[in-house]
Amino acid sequence: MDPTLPRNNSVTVADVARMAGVSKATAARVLGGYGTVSDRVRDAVTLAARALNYRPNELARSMTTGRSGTIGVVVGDIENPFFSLAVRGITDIARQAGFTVILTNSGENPETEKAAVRTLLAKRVDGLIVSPAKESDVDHLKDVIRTGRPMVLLDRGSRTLGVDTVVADDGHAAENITRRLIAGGHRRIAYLTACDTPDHCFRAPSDISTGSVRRRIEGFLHVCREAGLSEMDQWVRLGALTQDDTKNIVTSMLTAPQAPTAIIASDSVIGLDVFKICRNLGIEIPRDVSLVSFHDADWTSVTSPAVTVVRQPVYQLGETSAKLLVERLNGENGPPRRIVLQTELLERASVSDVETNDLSMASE
Amino acid sequence: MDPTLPRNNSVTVADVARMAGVSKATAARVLGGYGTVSDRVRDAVTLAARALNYRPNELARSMTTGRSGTIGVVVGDIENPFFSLAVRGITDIARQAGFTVILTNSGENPETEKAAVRTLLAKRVDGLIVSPAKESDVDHLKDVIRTGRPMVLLDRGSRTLGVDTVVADDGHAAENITRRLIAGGHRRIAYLTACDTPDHCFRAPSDISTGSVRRRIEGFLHVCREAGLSEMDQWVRLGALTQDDTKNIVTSMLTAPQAPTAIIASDSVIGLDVFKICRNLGIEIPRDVSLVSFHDADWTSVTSPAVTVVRQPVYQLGETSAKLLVERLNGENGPPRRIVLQTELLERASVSDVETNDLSMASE
DNA sequence: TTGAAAGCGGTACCAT
DNA sequence: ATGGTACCGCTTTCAA
Repeated sequence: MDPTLPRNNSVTVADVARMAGVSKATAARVLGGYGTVSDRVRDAVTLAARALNYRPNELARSMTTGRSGTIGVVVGDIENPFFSLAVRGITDIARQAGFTVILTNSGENPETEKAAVRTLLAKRVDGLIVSPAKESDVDHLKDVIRTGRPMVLLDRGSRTLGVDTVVADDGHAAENITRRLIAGGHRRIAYLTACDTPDHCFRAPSDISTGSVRRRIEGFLHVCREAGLSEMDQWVRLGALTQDDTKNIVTSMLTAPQAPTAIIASDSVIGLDVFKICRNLGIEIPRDVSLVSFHDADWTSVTSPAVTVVRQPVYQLGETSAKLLVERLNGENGPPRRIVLQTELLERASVSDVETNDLSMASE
Repeated sequence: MDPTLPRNNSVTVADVARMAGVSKATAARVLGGYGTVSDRVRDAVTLAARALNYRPNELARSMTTGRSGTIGVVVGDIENPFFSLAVRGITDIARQAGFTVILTNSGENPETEKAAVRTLLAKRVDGLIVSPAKESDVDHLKDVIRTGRPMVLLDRGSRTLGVDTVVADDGHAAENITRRLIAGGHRRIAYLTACDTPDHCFRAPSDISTGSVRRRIEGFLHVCREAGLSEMDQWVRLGALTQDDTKNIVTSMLTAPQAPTAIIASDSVIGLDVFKICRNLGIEIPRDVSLVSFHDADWTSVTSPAVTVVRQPVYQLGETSAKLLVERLNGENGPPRRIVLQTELLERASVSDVETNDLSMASE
């Protein structure tokens, strides 16, 4: 930032007041739409304001009222259709309720997220909607609570924080998928996510700090255990952050002697990458490997084969979180609420039953 | 909005000053990072600030400095991958330069856009990036200029406005596509866009108020004329706003006696819809109809057939507009610049040459 | 109904 | 280097 900006020469209440021949207070009353004013004075002021092309300074207003009329939103990645759709839901509701949205991108990076929250707080947003990158790293969110500003957690919860939360039933969704795959004879099922640990290895769900993904992995492993499959932890693959990462992981899995017969992609971006990689590798879906992806991205129905997906009510996720926040902003004072939106398994053509001549699974 | 919000009880410079045993001015100096302070005092103030958990009030700061450190962005539809990618480019650059982004959605509606701009101006954003819904309707943008705040137009220009503009070479792109199609024997080529006129009929490019689309249509018609094709205006179809609209338009075109042999979709959302509709209608791409879409959306390479697209440097479009704006914010003072980013025709498999037994075209 | 004046939480100028 | 103080543009008592 550079110090040179033509000093603010905008017309103020005082200017309007002077022109209308009334006091600043009176002008402010009609301009701000509060208090009581006579019709004659109102007209005079309105006229003067129009003549001067008066524009209220929302900043100054916020200073005295303590409300800025803005909602701060922190998402992981706007480019991801999941978030852009959710953001659409948020902004629609926000606008309806008279709020403006300040959008920031954390890039799924806790440090960036921390900075974003600080900025938002400094700008005195009235409330926040956050999709925390890591549940383990939420001290900055406690700061938010300390300021007394309402906050809603989107897609990723936090047990300890005690704030309104809107999530999808990721656990159930993962369980459904896994049951479906196991029923189809699959035994080597990979779960692929962008989440990561320092050593890129999965040991326990508690390592996974992104709430929604942790719940899915828990569901996945739970059903596996239920079905008597052991050591499925090895099939949880982390760090599919970029297209290259995904390519490396998927290629090494698929070319290994014990290749998975099914892959679950944790979001539609990864799902698409897997799809492309398989095609480039000459691996046919679902003949050679089955694919299920989270998020019913619009393209998933037009590929060949069409992709079996978990349909998440993403727009509603955004809508609901904004609604909860607006309620708080309007004085709602009850205990923290946790809203779980239903998902649905959309079976299309990317999953097939495993061939019975798969000898390595003869025991089944 | 409701009047009840716990009056702002945050700790201020004065509080910190009191605790550190210095004057408000001195405390402000270290907290604001300006002026000169002795190390001892700096430490004392810093300590007090930490102890009190002081958070600067950016609103108050903005009031006096006249700069808010925010950039206002108005796009047509964040849900559209085109815009979400562009916004990503904007926010990346903005953050780097120390600015926060306020994002608003116009829904391609001039009234909403007008309101958004007014709000942004009232919030005293330092500058704006706008993707005007209609070039014909830009009075509210003149207001922006009048305030002296820099503005950059994204993807859609305006001849009359005289502000920095970043667009893709839509005209050339359309010309390339059209030439390619005509060379392939196509004579009935439909151009499908969400833009609309009151009576949903296309008469002249000047009817089209979305700059990027108008330039494309001009390019399309220009090459058609050049090739001796007349009356191609009839093939410009407007109003593909929702999936239903698109379905109606495409279905009626494709089932008419004189069906188009090629369709150009004005964005990837429409392109995807066309793809789906054809499939549902049992119309095979490219055997029965060729398809070219604007915007190299990530899914376009995985469909069968893969879709031939115009690759637009969307992220760079966002980046560049943000860069131009930041330059202005830093005092750059030259004449308005118009940056045109190159596009590229990515030929994949959704276009085929027209069969020579197409009798209606025997003259060719 | 209207006006005067005291803030809101900073910044910045002018002394000291 | 530090302190005193007048703003920024608006809201909001409190009196008149």
